[in-house]
Amino acid sequence: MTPTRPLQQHEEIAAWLRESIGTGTFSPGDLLPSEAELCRRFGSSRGPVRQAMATLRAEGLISSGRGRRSRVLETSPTETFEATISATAAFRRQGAEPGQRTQWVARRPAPAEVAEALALEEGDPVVSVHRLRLADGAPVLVERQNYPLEVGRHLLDFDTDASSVHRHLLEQGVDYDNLSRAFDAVAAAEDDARLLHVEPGTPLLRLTLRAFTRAGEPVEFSDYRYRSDRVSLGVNTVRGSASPLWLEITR
Amino acid sequence: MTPTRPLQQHEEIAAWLRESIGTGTFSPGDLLPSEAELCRRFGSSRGPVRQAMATLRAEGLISSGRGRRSRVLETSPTETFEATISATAAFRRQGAEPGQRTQWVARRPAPAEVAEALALEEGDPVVSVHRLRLADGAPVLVERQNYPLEVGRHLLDFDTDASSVHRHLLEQGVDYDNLSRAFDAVAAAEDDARLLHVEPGTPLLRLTLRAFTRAGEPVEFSDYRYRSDRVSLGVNTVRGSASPLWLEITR
DNA sequence: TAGTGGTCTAGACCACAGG
DNA sequence: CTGTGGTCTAGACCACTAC
Repeated sequence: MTPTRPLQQHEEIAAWLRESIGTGTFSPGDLLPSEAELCRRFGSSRGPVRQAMATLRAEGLISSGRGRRSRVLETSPTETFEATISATAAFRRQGAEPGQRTQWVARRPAPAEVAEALALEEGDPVVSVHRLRLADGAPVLVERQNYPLEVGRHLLDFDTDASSVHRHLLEQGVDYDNLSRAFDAVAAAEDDARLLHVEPGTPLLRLTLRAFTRAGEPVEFSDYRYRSDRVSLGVNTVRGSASPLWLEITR
Repeated sequence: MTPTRPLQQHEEIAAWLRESIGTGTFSPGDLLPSEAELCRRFGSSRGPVRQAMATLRAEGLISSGRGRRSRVLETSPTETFEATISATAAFRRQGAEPGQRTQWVARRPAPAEVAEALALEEGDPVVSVHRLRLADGAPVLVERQNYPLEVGRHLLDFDTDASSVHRHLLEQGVDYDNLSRAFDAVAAAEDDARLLHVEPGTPLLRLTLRAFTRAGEPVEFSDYRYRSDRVSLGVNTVRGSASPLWLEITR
């Protein structure tokens, strides 16, 4: 897999804290060691220690503040950047066996909505993947992913039933840099209902994903529909660390 | 209102950058000034400049990386911590006039689910608020908020039709420190449908909010149901900055 | 190769929480 | 009051990008 680069000091400290929280050395409600003590323990200056704490704060794992020790919060463990893109990775982290049944993979002319999201002309070629995703054999979500040809061509001779699409694309050097996700609710259509084993009309949680390169070029536009009785999706926010959440009124 | 404390240097830099991005001095796709130049411009060392950049990265506004200048992303503007709790504040930021029609405010014995979420015994007293929220006069969401008595008592003689509940609670010194939000989809029940002017059974986006103090005590457990044709909710994520997103498989 | 952001050090002062 | 985390300085070296 990816050749593991030696961890930076702040990453090492963050990993140690995460690990200690995960294994219960520090439980929700507990106070963490002071920064000074972490400095001693890792033989570092305050910089890396503070960077590690900032990371955990942004992940929603701890809360800090002037004059008080940092405290471990009671939260669902958050995902890495990679795992938030890849259902495969997220399922694995949850201890569930990911599965998939590809409905189709196609190179096709972009429908209007897809073209707009990918900054293409309507009818320009895109690669689309339509899959049912399972966790431990149970249907969880329906994926509809769309890629510009330049990106999606890596998928045309790829076995989408065998392995993670996102991992494959990352390995091919596709530059996933930033994502925007929008949530809404839709009624299950006939085909989704059949795949997910629910009644047509059942409310599904929909997540619309847009992914971009560092240069701002679109690399993916996808639609995920979850059975919300099978999976929970959420966000943690801690006062003082920036929130990536947005709300927009549709007019 | 809140007496405005003079901004810290890194806050001032962040504010300037946000402002410059907002007004189009730097547009999506543009490169920001280098850190060195920002240091000169603000007469500061790299610390505050880097902290400001980290903030904007966490908000999903910019993307940075070794060897390259930071670039402005094309994203929806994210909310402050306060605005993410308060629909009133979020609507105002969107330029919409917030409105509300209180259905009822009550001190009542906690139902089982509420008791569990607030770490109380079933039947312990809680204060509940049930409101329809409007943006520019149009129904957008139905709120069901529940507070432990110690917190909710501030609401019993408060006009929930006139002003923001969250602002009032913050002014009363309630310690909102960290939040966990979960998304799912539900069918509109009779009463919600009537309030929101939709057909019963229409899929609604539900957001379940849990808020805690610094000490980890629950201060709020609420249920928000959105007409997802009237409002979009979402999250931005940038590679390299920690993600507060989580996914959990329900067994 | 020059310029950039990522990492780290070793100090300092301050605001605040808690005894 | 002591100890804590928040802020800031003034350096340094490195990895990477773009040229």
